Amino acid sequence: MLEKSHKHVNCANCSARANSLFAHNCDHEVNDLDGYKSCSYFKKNQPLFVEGSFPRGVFCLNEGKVKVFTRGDEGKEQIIHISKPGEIIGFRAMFSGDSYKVSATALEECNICFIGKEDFLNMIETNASLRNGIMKELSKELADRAVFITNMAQKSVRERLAFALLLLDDIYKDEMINLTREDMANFVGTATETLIRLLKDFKEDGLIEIHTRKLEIINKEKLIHLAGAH
Amino acid sequence: MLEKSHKHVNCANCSARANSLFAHNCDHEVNDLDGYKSCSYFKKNQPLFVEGSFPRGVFCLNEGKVKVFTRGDEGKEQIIHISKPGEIIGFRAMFSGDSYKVSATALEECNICFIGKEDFLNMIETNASLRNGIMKELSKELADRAVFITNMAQKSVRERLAFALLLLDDIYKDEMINLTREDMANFVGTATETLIRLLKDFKEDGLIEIHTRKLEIINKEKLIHLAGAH
DNA sequence: ATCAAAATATGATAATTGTCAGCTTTGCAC
DNA sequence: GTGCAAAGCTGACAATTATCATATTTTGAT
Repeated sequence: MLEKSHKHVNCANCSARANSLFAHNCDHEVNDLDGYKSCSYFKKNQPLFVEGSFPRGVFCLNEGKVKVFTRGDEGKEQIIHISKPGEIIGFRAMFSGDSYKVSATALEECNICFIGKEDFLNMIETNASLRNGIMKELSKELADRAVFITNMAQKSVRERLAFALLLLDDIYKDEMINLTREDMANFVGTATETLIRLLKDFKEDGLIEIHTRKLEIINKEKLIHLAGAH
Repeated sequence: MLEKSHKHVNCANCSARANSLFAHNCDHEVNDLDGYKSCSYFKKNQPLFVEGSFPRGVFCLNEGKVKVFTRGDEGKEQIIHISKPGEIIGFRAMFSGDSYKVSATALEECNICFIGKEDFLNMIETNASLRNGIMKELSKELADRAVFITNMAQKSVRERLAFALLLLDDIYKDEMINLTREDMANFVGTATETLIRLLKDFKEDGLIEIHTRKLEIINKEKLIHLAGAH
């Protein structure tokens, strides 16, 4: 159980910062950052921001997981990305000058820091290495999304599920994958019923173990093979 | 028929520059740009760059159309984007420090300028407004790709084709849409046969007119309706 | 501990779409 | 203009996946 108070997490000792874009800032920059930001606790299913609203700053995930998604014409969610600690969420909208084109919601209890738009843009303007890190990140995500599109267009649901499980394994690291079947279906891009049936198949084939909601990956090699060419 | 010589197109009088990221550069910047770049003629199907190779600079499309695509596990192309005059192609790979994750190929005869990596990165570093334009563009494309992913995951092929035709109508403006059926299928994310059948349906429903390879949009309103919720 | 709501699971069925095979048309080189 | 390869088209069929209906299990609040 996370601390529910809005206790200030110190950037200097923040464990999530190590693998974040702020990893290589020098001491006084980290101190500045610490002054700019505020910390909050988000409960499960609490939105960080919603598609269509206007951004006031960026979110820095300290603990927990966040889903980033759009809604299709019928309102069905399509999960585009799942953020883990260290990630900055919502910085694309900082540059576009436009409203959010995606929504972000806490998948579990989270500690999240917030940096106001002014402060963030000021940092970007003055700190070239941070800026380059951001540009690199934007480029990397663009490439990831090209792969995502290709998978959606060319792979079967079965292959996409295998691929998604590998991604999730990486996101959940030592923990077990822990998502509702609906969220998982909205990540894979299929109907919840189809997802459930395929998970059963995967279990029968010895690829995964199902512990009610939590999934354990048993045979990663086979999953890799299944996710690729058939 | 385009000029096949490598005649230098002057940035100052470049008609494509008006709706490009270089639109708001001042005179001496445009002159500098002009010094940096070289111009080439690309014939139909000639690649600008190929997935996996390392970038040496960016391409600035002066005339013609270029497809940007990845290949799935079976080698099938997935077209991610179609560039029109004024667009800068391949600048994401400038920042990632990594190899190209997509390929780009001329869809028709093109005039394309090339700016070396050093010069381009130098411009970005020193020209804040150009840099902000680039960051805005990166963000916009990221948002576009989220929509693309959602369409792939949630829309039927029929809806996706309607959506694609509207996009293509915008890209081809006053000209007629002019793509091979295979390229169009690889853009929509379907089999060529399925695409051909659907085009026939659309024609019978009075949505489009087919002039062998060229497509004419007859009823845009209906297409918009078809592309959205059913 | 109990109950209701949400999440998960299963079955039956239909629609969409991909695949394969073969045929026709188009466009380009000679 | 002829011929040939590439592109476009059609038909038959199979497989995948969505949808709807309903049952079961889990979860969380009281």
